[in-house]
Amino acid sequence: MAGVSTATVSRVLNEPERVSAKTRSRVEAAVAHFDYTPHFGGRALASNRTNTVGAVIPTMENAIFARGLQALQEALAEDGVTLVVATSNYDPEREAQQIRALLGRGVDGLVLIGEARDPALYETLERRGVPFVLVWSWRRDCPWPCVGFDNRAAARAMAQKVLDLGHRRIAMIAGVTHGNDRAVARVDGVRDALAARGLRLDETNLIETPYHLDAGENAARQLLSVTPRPTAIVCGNDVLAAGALLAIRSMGLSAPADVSVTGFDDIDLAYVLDPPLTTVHVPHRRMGAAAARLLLRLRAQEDNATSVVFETALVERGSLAPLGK
Amino acid sequence: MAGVSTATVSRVLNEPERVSAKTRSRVEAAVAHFDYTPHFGGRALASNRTNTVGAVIPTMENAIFARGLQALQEALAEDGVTLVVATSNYDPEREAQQIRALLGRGVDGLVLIGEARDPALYETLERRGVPFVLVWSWRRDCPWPCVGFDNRAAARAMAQKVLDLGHRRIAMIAGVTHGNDRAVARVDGVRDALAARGLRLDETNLIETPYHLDAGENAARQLLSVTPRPTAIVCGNDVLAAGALLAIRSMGLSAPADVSVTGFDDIDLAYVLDPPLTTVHVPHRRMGAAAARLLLRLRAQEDNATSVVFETALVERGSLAPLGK
DNA sequence: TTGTACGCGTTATCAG
DNA sequence: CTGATAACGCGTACAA
Repeated sequence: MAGVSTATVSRVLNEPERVSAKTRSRVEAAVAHFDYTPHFGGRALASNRTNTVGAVIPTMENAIFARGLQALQEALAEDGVTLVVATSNYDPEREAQQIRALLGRGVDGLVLIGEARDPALYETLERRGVPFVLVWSWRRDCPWPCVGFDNRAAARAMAQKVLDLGHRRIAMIAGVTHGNDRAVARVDGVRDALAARGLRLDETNLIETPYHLDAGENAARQLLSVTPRPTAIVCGNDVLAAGALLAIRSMGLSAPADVSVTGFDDIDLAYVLDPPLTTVHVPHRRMGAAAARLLLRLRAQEDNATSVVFETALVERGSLAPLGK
Repeated sequence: MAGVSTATVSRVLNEPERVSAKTRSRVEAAVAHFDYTPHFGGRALASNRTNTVGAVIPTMENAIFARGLQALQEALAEDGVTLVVATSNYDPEREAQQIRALLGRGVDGLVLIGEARDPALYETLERRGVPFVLVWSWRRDCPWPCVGFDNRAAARAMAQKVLDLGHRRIAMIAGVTHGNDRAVARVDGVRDALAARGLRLDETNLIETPYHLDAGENAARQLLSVTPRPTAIVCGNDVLAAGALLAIRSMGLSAPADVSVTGFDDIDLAYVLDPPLTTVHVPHRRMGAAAARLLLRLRAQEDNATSVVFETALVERGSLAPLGK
């Protein structure tokens, strides 16, 4: 309708500077008039690129992933890349399925949470030449590009802080460790700190449970029902800690007077709780944005594409107090 | 490699029952061996379907959308449909862009939040024949298929409750109403209830602000700095209410003794606050699942595809108390 | 600067 | 039940 060939239309859409201003405006007018949108499938078929990257996260119901995704998506959008999100519900099997589904959709990049997964999956990714970035985890010598932080060190620092305040009967509510290297690292970090003082985390003072409010509440109730009860509960994330505070309140106890509580993540929730939560601040948004940049670099085969490690910070609020205060 | 034509491979993948067991297993073996995945673009081009539906939400950082999406995605996945999510950041202009982007990707269905948008957009959708469902809003006579609840009636009921408890100096912290029919309806509902008692919401006791914790905190501080100060603050959602509680605490006041606060949505946050939030319970997950079912029906051209309205419930907790208690 | 012509991987039609 | 073949809409050498 603009009196030009399809090739010219294609150029107007993809490399407008290579078309004369006159023809370009004619084409643009026609595009606007007919409300034309290029066909994604045709485009993908011809160019073998989709301008799409996929992300597989455990669940959107956890604020940390929601925030990270939001930042990831915003950063990708700046380069005209669309994000497709899938969820695994913390199930490694399901995660593998979702990764395959995204590959089938021709994503030209993947963002995955953590490092723990079947080696065969990594092989598939490399064989297909699909660039990917691991987020949320970081350790020295990780063989894949990752954007994260040292979960173990952060948890260790938190436990050390608790110990420094005089606590000795310390319990932990951890996330489910199966297939979740962050949850494992956080338990290990706490163990490190305790071991340095000759203490350990045994069956009675470590509970592993899904990252849900009521799960945290139940776990805390169980931990606090032994005698003598722990004086501090270290939690695998803020949601579990919020649950622990609920349990403490409902048992007629008080935090931090009777029991101190610590969290991990520093989501908004931590700040509005009463007492506000002492927790580990994690820069979720910045990680999401950094993951986007790294992935775009990998995709463009740039050689300055390298892993990024973020620092975490211990945020001291009211839920953790010296023993016997 | 299986010694068959591409047509047969296609059949094995899409209508396995139309292929003899023998050939089928040969093909399946080859598929497994080469870890073959059909090319999404080619498929979309040839079949003109993508088995993809798109959703445009304001932001993933609000737990209500995250929960709704999660449920939507799970329900769609049961029918082999993938969900692609885009965010508008509460900007109508950006929402329109995102909708066009999703149409360009050939989504064969759309889930949109609320009803307020440019009529031209609705025309585009109808012209293209892309089925869509509006979620989160519902009103009698809505011309489009929707899955939601009556925001206005729910807000009215909440305000009535506040009035019934003796409050007369009532303020409201609302979400930004521009392009957000839910925010508008909630303000209208509160106005309805006040008007029925001869009261009104004027400039000094209504603040419109983004749905963020600190925005709610600032708004509450402002509302509470007039004399005489309001005895109750009705909030447009739970996040704003949490912010209001922070302000109250930081001003040396106490809720609900000095000021009552109410929320809207009933996210987990509402339950862990101290005092726990009196709020409007909204079945976000069920709405998401219902939206998925309705959209799948529309897509299949089933004629029993009709709007769904959900009931909300007033959840009484500690943040709202009788005046002068 | 613009047009021609081919091929991308799949599905659908038709014939065998 | 299976194979040959023609679209599907676009990007991109190459030619003009």
